[in-house]
Amino acid sequence: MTATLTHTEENYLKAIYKANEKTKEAVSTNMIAQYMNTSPASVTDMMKKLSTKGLIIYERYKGSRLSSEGSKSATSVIRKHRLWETFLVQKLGFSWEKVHDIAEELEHIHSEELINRLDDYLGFPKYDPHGDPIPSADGKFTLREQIIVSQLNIGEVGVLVGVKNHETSFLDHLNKCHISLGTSIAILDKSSFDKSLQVHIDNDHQILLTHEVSKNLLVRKS
Amino acid sequence: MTATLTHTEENYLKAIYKANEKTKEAVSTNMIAQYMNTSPASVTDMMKKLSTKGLIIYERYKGSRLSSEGSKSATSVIRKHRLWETFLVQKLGFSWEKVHDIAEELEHIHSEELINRLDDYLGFPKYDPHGDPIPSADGKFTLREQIIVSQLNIGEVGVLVGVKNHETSFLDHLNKCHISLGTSIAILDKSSFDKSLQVHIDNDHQILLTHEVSKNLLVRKS
DNA sequence: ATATATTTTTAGATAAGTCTAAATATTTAT
DNA sequence: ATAAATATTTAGACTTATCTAAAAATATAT
Repeated sequence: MTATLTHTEENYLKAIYKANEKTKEAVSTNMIAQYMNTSPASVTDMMKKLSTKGLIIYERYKGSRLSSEGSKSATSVIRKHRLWETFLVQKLGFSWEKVHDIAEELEHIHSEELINRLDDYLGFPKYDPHGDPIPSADGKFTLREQIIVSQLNIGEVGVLVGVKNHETSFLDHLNKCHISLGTSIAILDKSSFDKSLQVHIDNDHQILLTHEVSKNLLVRKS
Repeated sequence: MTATLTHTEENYLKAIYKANEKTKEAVSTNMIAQYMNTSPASVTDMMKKLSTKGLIIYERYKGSRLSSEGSKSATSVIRKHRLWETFLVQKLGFSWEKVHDIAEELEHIHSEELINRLDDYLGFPKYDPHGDPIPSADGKFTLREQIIVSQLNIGEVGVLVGVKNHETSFLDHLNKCHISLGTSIAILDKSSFDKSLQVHIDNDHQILLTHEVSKNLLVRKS
């Protein structure tokens, strides 16, 4: 058991894992196709294969969900991705908007000893450079109290603990606004018209956050 | 140009590079098949492909050699392999006999920025944990005076600077003999019958090195 | 120099992952 | 409840990298 999977198989499992995080239900073929940026027909082919291997539970026209073994594999890939991202930022000095694509490759290096030694080397971090929780060697996530910044009321203050979008363009935008993990965000005003937020950043400067931006910002109330 | 190559293409280029290091001539299809542990027929197919891409010069029945672009790619893969091995040993505490297979995977991660930052992080090492020279970012190797230990005369002393075999079983054997990079080896006697060497290790203990072992030990005369 | 052995290439198949177009199932709307 | 819209699967084809078996070229030995 725990046979070696191809990069593609691992990517499909990861996609199902992430899609299921949102919907909490069996994931549709179309949704997986979107995540994988491929055609629904290709997804169907792969679902049959992963199903035969016992990694997912798949029913024609009903969607797919991870088996416990598939879930273990997906979690392992996510662990590798997040530990490598942490390494790239903390040790090699990359900035957070440049590490995603490199980690997409590194997450498929198979050695468990490697990733466990890396974990140790980094001091067993609980969160990666985007604030996502890093599963431990036994697959456990460390969760925390967090809300989307727009859920704060006027007058309340939050500290940025994570971002829901990892695209370079989004993170570059945050860099321009001097927003990074640990930044404090105080709500000055909320527009009910366009859902934008007028905020005070680090008690230093005022800016407007569009809904497109704010919906991707996770904060801890402070 | 400098299009992204598949793992397999990179491995073929590396095989041709290494085979050519020995023969200095065009490399035969059979020899590449041995290096790649595959069939000559598969090699022929790949030679046509690499030739079309301008990475090798291939003539039917005459063998293959790297073009300057192919040589650049091969050197880049070797650089990655050796830097990752250095990282695994120096930073993650792996011992030298366990790093080869992991580095075989890591060498195919494509980011040049990654490998250059890693190089910097490691302090621009000139040699890897097996004593092989690490090409710099511009492809230059740092060579050094070295001979095979059996070329020393009785009474002479050498310091181990490299090994020509990276197999776990060979390196494990050296570990048992307490031989590692930097170990001093003094020649006490040489058998002309089986080419074995009686040696003194680190002025500490005497052992017999079979030809099978000694032909893989590179030393600097001291 | 000619037969034999060796090396290399060609021919035809297979498996993984992908595609488009067509067929089928399910959902939604009236 | 039936038609229309949407989602999913099937069918058939393509690419990459591999294989075995057979054919062709080259090298070797007497």
